[in-house]
Amino acid sequence: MSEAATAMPILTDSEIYDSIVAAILDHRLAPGTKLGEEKLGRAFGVSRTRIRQVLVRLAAEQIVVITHNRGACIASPTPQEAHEVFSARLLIEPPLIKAFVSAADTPRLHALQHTLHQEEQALHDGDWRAAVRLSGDFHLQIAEGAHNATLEKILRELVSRTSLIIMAYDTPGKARRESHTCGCDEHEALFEAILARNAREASRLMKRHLQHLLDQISFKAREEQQTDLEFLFARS
Amino acid sequence: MSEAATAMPILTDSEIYDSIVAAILDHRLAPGTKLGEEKLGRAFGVSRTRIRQVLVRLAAEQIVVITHNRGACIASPTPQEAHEVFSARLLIEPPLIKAFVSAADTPRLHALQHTLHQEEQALHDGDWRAAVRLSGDFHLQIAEGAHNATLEKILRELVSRTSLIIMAYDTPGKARRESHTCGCDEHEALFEAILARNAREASRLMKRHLQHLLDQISFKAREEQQTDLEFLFARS
DNA sequence: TTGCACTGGATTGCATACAATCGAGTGCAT
DNA sequence: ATGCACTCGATTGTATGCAATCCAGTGCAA
Repeated sequence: MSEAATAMPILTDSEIYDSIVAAILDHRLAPGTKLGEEKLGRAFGVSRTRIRQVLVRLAAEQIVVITHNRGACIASPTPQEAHEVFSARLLIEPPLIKAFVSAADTPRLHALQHTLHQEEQALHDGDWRAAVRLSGDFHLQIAEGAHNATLEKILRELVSRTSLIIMAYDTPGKARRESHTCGCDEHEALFEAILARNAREASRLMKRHLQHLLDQISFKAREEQQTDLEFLFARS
Repeated sequence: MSEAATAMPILTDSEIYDSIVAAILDHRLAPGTKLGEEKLGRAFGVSRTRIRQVLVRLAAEQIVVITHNRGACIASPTPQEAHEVFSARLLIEPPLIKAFVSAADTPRLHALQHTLHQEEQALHDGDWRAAVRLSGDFHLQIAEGAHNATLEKILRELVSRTSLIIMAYDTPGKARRESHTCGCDEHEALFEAILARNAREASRLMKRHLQHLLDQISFKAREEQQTDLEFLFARS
């Protein structure tokens, strides 16, 4: 809360923006969280004016929702939105990985491999937050290597929103170890296909991977709450 | 300049945003145009504070560029960006029109047909601005009918940027009547395919249409200026 | 004429002040 | 006890003011 109020000389708007997005990618900032302007201002050591601009930008990217006279909250994607985000990713990422396969040079491949290893390591260490973040990085690095800044930016937004979706609808507790956090296997398979310069296979695997991610999300999380309410109604 | 300074009681941020975007879609606001805060504030009858928020949003959508201590200008897409925008549209719009073919109900088809007729009429009347705007509307209506708000928003941004690209790189003067403004024929063909519920054909035609749009853009516009400079250098 | 330092006006960056709005909590009436 | 009107603290919306920055135009020197 009073995270960085001291001894941080100057903080650019983008840095504030990045901090907030990073917190979301880390699953440290959950959907629905209130983002009070003054509170954030204190956290970053700047005034409301600048916070507000960052919030407006985040709202434009549908990462937060600003309600008139009621301020900003982290967006809570509806199941409908979740499906939209995934169908957008299904459209965009397979071609992106194809472009990556064609264009990626050796250092980029090494960087990707490094991320993959870090992800495995994080998972092995049980560092769940790092694993989630690195999993997103894996996808973003592929987008970076495709040399299309426009699509890359679009995917950035979609990945952030995916993070919110997972927070909102992940199957709670239970089989977390063998669920999406360990799409690591699939990331590994993707990397193999990339190394082999097999664009078609990489594209196919990407589709499957995203489909699996979507399948692992249970929209019952909210529905359960609804049924709970129904129970209450029935009893009263 | 002093457009609406009087007698406009209250103007919401979205309305200001919409006005500016509309001006771009109309080709009334060219790439590179300076957007002074106070000047805009006077035009809309509000203070810089609110203008600034709108500009931040437009910047997030890459429609304007904000340079530190130098304010906001309408973005001037580079040829690279232009290619990116078109490859993004080529990715997104064919599936979108397929979804439209599956999902569109009668009123929506009528609305689309109405837009098409208006476009033809505007072209016939020589109302060039209306024709350009309606041409964009045609694409956006298809996106609306595909029931994916996320992709629709993405396409909105891409269409705005396409408008800037055309302004920046359109083959000047000359064969304007038979160029993109009269992609009307192609829009008509698209509409036919939609009416026939022929999703595959519609998708194919959409790809061709976008490809034609891209082909009609001449990136020589800027290059000519450069060669002009080279001539000057050679002579001096 | 060309190059460079400087200055004044204009514009932006940012914080703050004030008005408007919300909603949790209180108290009263039923 | 329940419902309802009201008030007050907290938070947001918006305008304004001031400092920082830029840049066009001027003048001076080479």
